[in-house]
Order: sequence, then C-alpha cells, then structure tokens
Amino acid sequence: MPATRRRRATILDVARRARVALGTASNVLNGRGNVGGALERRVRDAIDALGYVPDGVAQSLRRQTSRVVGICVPSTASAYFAALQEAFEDIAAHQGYELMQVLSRGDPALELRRVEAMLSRRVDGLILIPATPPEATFAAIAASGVPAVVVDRAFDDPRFDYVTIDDRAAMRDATRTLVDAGHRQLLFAVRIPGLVTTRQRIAGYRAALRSAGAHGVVVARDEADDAFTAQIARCMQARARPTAIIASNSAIALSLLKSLRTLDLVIPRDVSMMVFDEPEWAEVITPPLSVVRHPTAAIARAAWELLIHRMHTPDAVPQRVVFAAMQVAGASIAARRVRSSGR
Amino acid sequence: MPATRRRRATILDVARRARVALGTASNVLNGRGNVGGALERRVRDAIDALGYVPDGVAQSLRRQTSRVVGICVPSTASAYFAALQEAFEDIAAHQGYELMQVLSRGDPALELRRVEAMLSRRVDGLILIPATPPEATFAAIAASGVPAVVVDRAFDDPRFDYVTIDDRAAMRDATRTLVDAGHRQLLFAVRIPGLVTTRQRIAGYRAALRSAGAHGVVVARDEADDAFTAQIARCMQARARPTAIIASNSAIALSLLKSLRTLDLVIPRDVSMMVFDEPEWAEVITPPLSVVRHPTAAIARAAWELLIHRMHTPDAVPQRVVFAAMQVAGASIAARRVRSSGR
DNA sequence: GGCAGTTGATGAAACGTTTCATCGCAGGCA
DNA sequence: TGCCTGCGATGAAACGTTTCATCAACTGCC
Repeated sequence: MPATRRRRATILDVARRARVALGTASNVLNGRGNVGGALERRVRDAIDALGYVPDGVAQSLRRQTSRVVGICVPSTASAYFAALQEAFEDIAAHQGYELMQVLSRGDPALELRRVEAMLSRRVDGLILIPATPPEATFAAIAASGVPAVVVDRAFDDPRFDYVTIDDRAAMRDATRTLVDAGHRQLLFAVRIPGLVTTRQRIAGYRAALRSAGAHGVVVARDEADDAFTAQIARCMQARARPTAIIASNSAIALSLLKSLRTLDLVIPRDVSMMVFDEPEWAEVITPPLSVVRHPTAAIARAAWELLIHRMHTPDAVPQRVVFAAMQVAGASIAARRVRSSGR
Repeated sequence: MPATRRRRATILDVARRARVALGTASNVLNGRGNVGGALERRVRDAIDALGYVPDGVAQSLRRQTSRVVGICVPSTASAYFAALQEAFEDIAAHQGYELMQVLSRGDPALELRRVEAMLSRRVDGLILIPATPPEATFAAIAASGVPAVVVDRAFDDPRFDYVTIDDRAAMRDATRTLVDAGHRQLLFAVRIPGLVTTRQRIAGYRAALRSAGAHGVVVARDEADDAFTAQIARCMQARARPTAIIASNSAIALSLLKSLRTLDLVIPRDVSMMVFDEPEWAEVITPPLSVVRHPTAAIARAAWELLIHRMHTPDAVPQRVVFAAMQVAGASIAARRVRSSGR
C-alpha cells in the first residue's frame, strides 16, 4: 500500500483531541508552565494517538532560531575536508545541534546560492571553507547577520572569525626538510594559484628557498590530467631538473603520481615527494608518503567554539586562531649528496 | 566594526516603503499578477534600498514546500558515497533544488535523529543510504509521507523506491574472474556482515565458488586494525591458504593493504586482490588495483528521477532499479597454474 | 453615455508554532 | 464570610510569507 500524502497532525489537532487549550498542548510539549497531571496525560495520549510530530519550519519561524548549523565546503574529495566535516558532525551531535552541509564545488556563484539558501532557512551559525573569490558570499553572510566562522583559508575580511593552519610556516618547514636532505631544485604543484592558502605557501616556499640558496618553480594544474603530465614532463627534462616535489593537496598528489608513473619516474629514486593534506592512502602506496598533517580535530573544536561564542555575543571582536601543521615522515624523500656549493 | 544582529527587513517593510499593499510587493517578488510598471519600479527600489531578502522559513511554512532535497549518507570517507553526493549535487543545481546533506556515521540512532530533523524542516524529498538496521528511519519517513528513495542498499521494505547495483551478480562475476585465473582458495573481507549489500555479495560469492568447485572464507573486520591484521595473518598461515582476496569496499581495502604490508605479503606475487568500490587511489598504488566500479552517475540520475516522479505522484507503485557493476582490470590479479583438479 | 468585461491593486486569511497577558478558581488568612 | 494570593489553564497575537476573493478603475463597444 503506497503511502498517500495526507495532512500531518498539528498541535491544534492534539489540543482538540485532548480537549485542552492550544497553549496547554504547547506547554506540555516544551515542558513549560506547570503542566498538570491529568491534562498532561491526556495530551501525551493524544500525541501518541495522532503520531504528532512538531513542524520544525513553524517552530523556526516563531522561535526565530533553529538549532541548525550550516557548513559549506568546496568538496569532500579532499580527505582533509571530509575529515573536518566528520569532526564537526561529532561535535554538533554532542551539543544538540543539527549539522547541514552543502557543497560549493569551489564555484563562488554556486557557493553564494547554497549559502544564501542556508541563511534564508535561518541556520543559527555557519561554518565556511570559502571558494575564491569569496567576496559575494562574505557580503551575503555579513548582511544576514548570521554568525559565521571561516575555516582553513585566511582572507583579509575583518568581519569574521578564522581558524587556519600557518600555511606559510608549514610550507617553509616542508621546504627546509627537502633542502636539508640535499635538494636544490624543487617543484611546488598547486591547484589554484590565487587561493590564499596557496599564496601563503608559495611565500613560505620562496622564503625557505632564498635563505637556503636553493631554487624552485611553481606549477599549477589547470584542468586536464594530460596537459598536467606534459607540463611535468617538460619540467623534468629541463637542464636544472627538480629532484623533489611538494604537492599542495591530496588531489594534486594523485595527479602527480599518475604523471610520474606515465613518465616512468620512480619515487624516491628519481624524485622525492612530500604532500600537504594527509590522504588516507598515504601509507599504502609505494613508498609511503611523507606528508604535512592538519590537526583536524583541534581545528574543528576551535572553530566550533568560536562560532558558539559569537552566537552568544554577536559583537565580540573577531579572532584568528592559527594552528601549526605537523610533518609525518614516510619514505618518499631521498637524501641527496650535496655537491660542493657556494653555501 | 562588528556586525550587530539587527532585525531583517520584511516584505511589509518593503511594501510600506514603496507605499503599496503587502500583496503587491509579494506579487512583484514572485512575478505573479500583472505587475504594473510604476509600482513595480517602486517596489524594486525599496527592495534594493532595504537589502530585503525573503525569509525562506516563512516561505516554506506558507507554501508547504521548500525546494530542498535532503540526502543522508553514512560517511563521506567512502569514495563511492562522496562521488554519489557530488553527482546529486550537480543534478540538484541544474534542477533548481538545494541539496542538504547529513551524516549518519552508520549509526541508526543518529540517522533517525538527522533524518527527522530534515523531515521536520519540510524537505521536499529524501535520498537515503541507510544504516543497519534501518527500520526506525524507514518508519519515520513513511509516517511523514515525504517522498524518499533508497540508494545502494536494497532492503525489503516495500514502501520505498530503490536504486542499487546487482551485488549478487557483481560478486559472482568478481569471484569468477579470480577462479578463472586459477585461484581455488579465496578470501572475502567485509566490514559489516549483516548489511544487505554484504549478504548479497556473500551469496554471489558462495554461488560462484560452488559452481566452480572452489573454496572461500569470509572475514569481517570488526574494529581495530591490529586485530584484523592478526586475523588475516591466521588465514594466510592456514594449510589451504587463500591466494586471492576480495575487499568489499575501499576502507576494507586500505586495512587489507596495511595488513599485507605488515605481513610482508606482496600483491600479486603472494596474493591477488580485487576491490569493490573504485577508490581514487586505485591506479597509483603498486600494482594498480583491479576494481569493481559502480556506475555512480547513472545511479544518481536514476535515483533523482524516481524521487521527482514520486514527488509528483506520491501513490506511484514503488520501483527497484538495478544497475550492473563493471570490472576494471588493474594488475593486482596473478594467473595461477591450475593443478590437475577434479573439475 | 451606459454597461459588460478586463486589468491591476488590495488586504484579510492561513500556514503551525510559541509566548504572554489574562482569567477562573481554590486555598489560606484575617 | 470576605479578600487576597498564586497556581494552572486559556486563547489571542505574532513570526513572515503567499494566496485569493474583492474591489476600483479603466477600456471598448453599442
């Protein structure tokens, strides 16, 4: 028997059936007022009999609040974002909030649309890993007045709270690790050069290279895998060919690994490798990858705290919480004998 | 200047400022009625001046519909689920729906809570990859009368539409591939033995083994990686040790790969391997994995169509759409010389 | 010029809650 | 007995929309 869509019972139906006033039924439901013994019984019976379940939309409208926190991420393909989301989910479940997620696919227009939908549905707070450029979304959030915290990508907009890692320092350290292993020609593979995160990392990269007297290029993966492979091939045939590569996230790392395989280059014999964003498969490939790990749980906790804090005191002065990333050594970095250099 | 949370402009504010009737403002917004030239101008100006944006909650309440489709998945750690979600996201974006996702973590209680939250917020439809057992969630959905489609896991409940792959056939074929390569002792590693999907696969496994006169065991990964490794170790030291392993999903495959590495067993020299659920990293590991691929995009399209159809005709008789999975050969399966056997 | 028909604006009602001022009533005290 | 207190129950108002019946004014036609 297919389920026909019939009218749901309302609180008025409950009240009528229990022969009490509308407000009394509401009081019983919310444990307000001093709920009398006999009436309460009748109301509860009516609720059970009718299978009444409150309408969340009407509640939100009347209460002007929803106990829902929204989260917008570019994608869940990144292991880091997926892990972040699960971390938030855990926290929300324990704090009695519902977490609702939307995907922006890294597209500012889609992001704006999705975020506006959430705002207009009265989420109590918003967690955002913004696409680039984020201005339109930022403006919409600010105009709505909904508390928001920006995660992972530190923009300049002073209206929001941020929780990020210190990308500059993390990349500086990663570069140093490679330089210390004797590498003098590096390659940094990124997806979106304009991204704040990326820019910070490039800055750290350059700084570390400079102070070590080493050299390095930055390569952006545009769209197709083929073009990227060609690009990498060109770099690897250059006179001063890179002996070590840093991948800016796990997706890029995948592309790189495929390209290297196509080019018959073996890690770490022919080239060393290091990856930002610890993919789950880092330790099952050959060789296990050296990675830069994000403190996911700590980031989620900090972001949630900032958000709750702002929900209570909307005028609190915006904060920036910065975590340090951590290198986890695999076996994808080869030591190189340093030729007598001027250093 | 921190954003103070001030009252949002309502449509009444707009009407007043434009000095028109409430309904007129609404008509302009919705393109209803015959919107006059001069008044329309005034209303639009007022909207811009006030930065008015309609309240989605009030709209949902009045319209009794929301243009939001909810989706509940166990996790996004599985590449397959993540891909499904992105496929749905694409479709929704093109069809003018918002997609809101929640995570159940495979926990029926959490799933029920999350799904109830969505139902009560008046989603127009629901896509569910259910946890086990799913009864409570199914009951809640049925009671709400919200159209729903169940994806990936075929339960018996006749109240819903289902879109799945033919797990039995897929597993039968996978087993055959290994048998045909000369393997006579197999191992099937699963996560949740009770899952419908798993049960179907086990059935297909047994059937194929029987008809080929081969043998096979089923091993469930309970919790810890260590225990699992010990379990695998025991199997691999048995007299009739498995020469080929099938992993029921990418997470299990990861655990397996780690265990095999610990045990110093090399694929495909010491043992062959095949994986359900095509992980993104399947082709970058050594050797590239032979996998069973889900037709993700087709599944998402079919599920969406069923959902839309049911939204229009709630009493349509529930359907089951079943897709075939596809084997994609890697290099993780070694051919084995078949000893003279009774076959 | 009168009338039917059309166009376009109007504002009340409804969606399903919560909240709050009000009110009846019982009990206690003078 | 009469009055005050306070407890519990009550139902109207409000949240921000959309919808719809009504109405005023205008057009075209004879």
